[in-house]
Amino acid sequence: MCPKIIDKKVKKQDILEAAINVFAQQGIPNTKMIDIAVKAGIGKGTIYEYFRSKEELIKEAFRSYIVKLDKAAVHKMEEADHPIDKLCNIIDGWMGVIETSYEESKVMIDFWAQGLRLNRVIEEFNLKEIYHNYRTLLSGIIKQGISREKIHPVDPNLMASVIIATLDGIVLHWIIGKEFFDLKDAVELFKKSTIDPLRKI
Amino acid sequence: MCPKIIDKKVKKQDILEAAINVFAQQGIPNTKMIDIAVKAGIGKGTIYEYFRSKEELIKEAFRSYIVKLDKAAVHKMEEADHPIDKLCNIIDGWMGVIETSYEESKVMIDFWAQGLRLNRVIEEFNLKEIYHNYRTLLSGIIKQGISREKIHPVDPNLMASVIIATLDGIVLHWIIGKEFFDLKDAVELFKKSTIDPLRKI
Amino acid sequence: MCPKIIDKKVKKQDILEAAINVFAQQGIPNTKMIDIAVKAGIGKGTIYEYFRSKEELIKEAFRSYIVKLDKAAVHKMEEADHPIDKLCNIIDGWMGVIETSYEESKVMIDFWAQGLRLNRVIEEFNLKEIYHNYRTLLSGIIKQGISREKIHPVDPNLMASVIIATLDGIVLHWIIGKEFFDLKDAVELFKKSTIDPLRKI
Amino acid sequence: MCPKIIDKKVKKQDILEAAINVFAQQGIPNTKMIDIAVKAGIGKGTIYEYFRSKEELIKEAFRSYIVKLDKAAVHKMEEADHPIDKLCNIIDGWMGVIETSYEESKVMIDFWAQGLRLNRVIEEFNLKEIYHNYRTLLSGIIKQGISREKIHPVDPNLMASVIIATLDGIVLHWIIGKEFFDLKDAVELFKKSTIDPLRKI
DNA sequence: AATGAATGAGATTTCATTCAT
DNA sequence: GATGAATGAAATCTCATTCAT
Repeated sequence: MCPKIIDKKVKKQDILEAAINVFAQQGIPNTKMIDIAVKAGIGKGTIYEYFRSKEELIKEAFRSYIVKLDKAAVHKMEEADHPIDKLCNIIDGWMGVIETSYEESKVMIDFWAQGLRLNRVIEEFNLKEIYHNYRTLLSGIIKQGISREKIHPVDPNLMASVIIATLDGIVLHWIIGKEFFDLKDAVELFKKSTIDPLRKI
Repeated sequence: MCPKIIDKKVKKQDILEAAINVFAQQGIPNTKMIDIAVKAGIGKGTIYEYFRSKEELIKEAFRSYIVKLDKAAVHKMEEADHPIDKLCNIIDGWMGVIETSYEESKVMIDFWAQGLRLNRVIEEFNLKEIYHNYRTLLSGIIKQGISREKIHPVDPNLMASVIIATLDGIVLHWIIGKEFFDLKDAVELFKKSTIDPLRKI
Repeated sequence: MCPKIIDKKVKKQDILEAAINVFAQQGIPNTKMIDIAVKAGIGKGTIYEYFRSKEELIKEAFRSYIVKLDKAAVHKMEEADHPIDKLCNIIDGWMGVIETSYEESKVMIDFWAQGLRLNRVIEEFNLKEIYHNYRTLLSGIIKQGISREKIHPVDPNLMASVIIATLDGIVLHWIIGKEFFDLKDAVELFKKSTIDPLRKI
Repeated sequence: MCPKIIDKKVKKQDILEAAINVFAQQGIPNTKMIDIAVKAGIGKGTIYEYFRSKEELIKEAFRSYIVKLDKAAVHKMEEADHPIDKLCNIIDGWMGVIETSYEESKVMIDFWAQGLRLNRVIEEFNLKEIYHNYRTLLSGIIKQGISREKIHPVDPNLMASVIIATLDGIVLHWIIGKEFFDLKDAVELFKKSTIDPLRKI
């Protein structure tokens, strides 16, 4: 139909993936536009045909990465019935993505650092919003589980916050030193200690 | 006796504190030497009387911050007897520092991002080492607790890792959005779900 | 075929010539990168597309200048048969370059001063080596002349050293004050007193 | 009588000698005021009690060095009767100073480079003038020798110029690489080829 | 008189961005 | 549409000089 448009989209995605890759490897502030161009196998100027600026590129890279995580999580979630299983599936979805792409996952820390300073100004790169959506997703499941008597009463918002925090904490420390503990073991320990006990029936 | 030496140390610490402050506010990569100088109320050249380079300053700021956290944690730890109480006291020590300095705590995320890229080369700014020391501290307490039958058998290293990860995760998300949950509540929830059940007697 | 490569080479040479020019006029240590850029009619950032650093530029300027002198000398030398004539031709070749570019020749003094401190570390800017090559060239001609009985026996190395030294001395003082003596007259006096008497047949 | 004044003079000379030393070792442009202070064993600020600025210090160091050379030369000159011997004595005087202080002699090259750019503006550091004085000294001796029929007729000014040029050339190349020839041998070769033949009776 | 901590003008260098080809 | 040469704003860092002690 419109091959040009498809081409453009593909190439844009290629650049984004190259960018995420280099961001993860070198850190966002250390990454020069030329590095991304080289990684993507294109000319330096070409990036600007697809992104207005480095900041724009960072924001889109972030979005692209989040979307990827989302897909994995949401996909898994659907398969479960009991809210606890839903939670576990979401967790497994997220962690699955992280586990299969250690190097790439490093970019999360840069996104956190970047996002912290951009919150106020920019909507497209809003850590708060994104994590609040996750929180809402989880607390919704928990809330429903409580009202359906499948989960022991807890503060759904707090529990959701702790789940997200713990997972990101585990990711952070696994990235800092993957040789010190096994990602899956840590997640299982967390699930056993914090998620499973919530189960009522 | 040697007023000059004391003066120099004090001024160096002043600069470090100004730096940490600005780093936390603006992010390390966005922070210019002149910003630190202005914050410290000195000329930009003066910084170089105390630190060889920006990188050196960052590393020392990191160290200085870690030492601060350490002091708070170790101080609290001593007061307890039962290993579970020791763990809780360490946790409370860390979280106490974080809670009383929200703005400053933001710098942690920059340190994580920075540290990730510097690990290989530099020893003074070694996230891996620092966290491994924490891990060893906690797992030592746990191990001892198990052998003294005060703690249920668990993998001490994994448990230590999860504790550290969870705390940092909570800190991370509290920094991203402190309005969404209460730091203390989250920590208490974590202690209740994960630490307390370890207690044997 | 490859117009870009040729362009780059030409532009690099342009920058080098601008640099030598400004170095000669102002002295190397007084020359700022911006001065060279202005002289070359480009932006200061552009220099760094062609040279990694100021030091690199200095070294290449030095080399470029030496090559120029070499060409002139070697060219002339070939034309002679008797070793004394060869020596005289080399001398005339060198002095010809110097004489036709008084202003530019000033750069030699800066190169001497620079080269003195860089010898130890760097090979590309090795005064010792360059002058030793000249010495070898001249002493070779003298040695051959002696063995072929065309030149009276002298220490070839010492004679070569004195020739080079005298020429550079004359250049030095002509640069310091060209109004005090005529370059050619001085060179002729030197040839008559020192070179000519070497001739056997 | 006035110990303070004497003290001041001595200390000033100490600083000058330290400066010449460091200038020779590192090159004038690479020498920081602090280097000189350290070498002289005094505080950085103290230099400014004796010299208005770095430039002033350079100029006085130059003068101090020249005076030293002068003394040695003039002293020797007096001892001779025949103008050729006078010339030789002056030459020996100069070269004697050079030979006994290889490291320090390097500073000459820096003085040449510096002097070249300062000629126009400043009188205290006037290479042209200084060397013209030398030229006048030598050409005066030669002129007198010619009129007294002790020296073959030559252009006194040109001969004086060539003598000075050759000596400085030999010094230059001996400094660049003292291992390649013997200073005295070179000077003797020069005297034999150029000075001695001037002798009439 | 002597000092060295403080300073900021000024130098080098980097790199996101532009734009002619 | 793609490119990379050119650019200059802006950053880091140096160091001669000042001045309070």
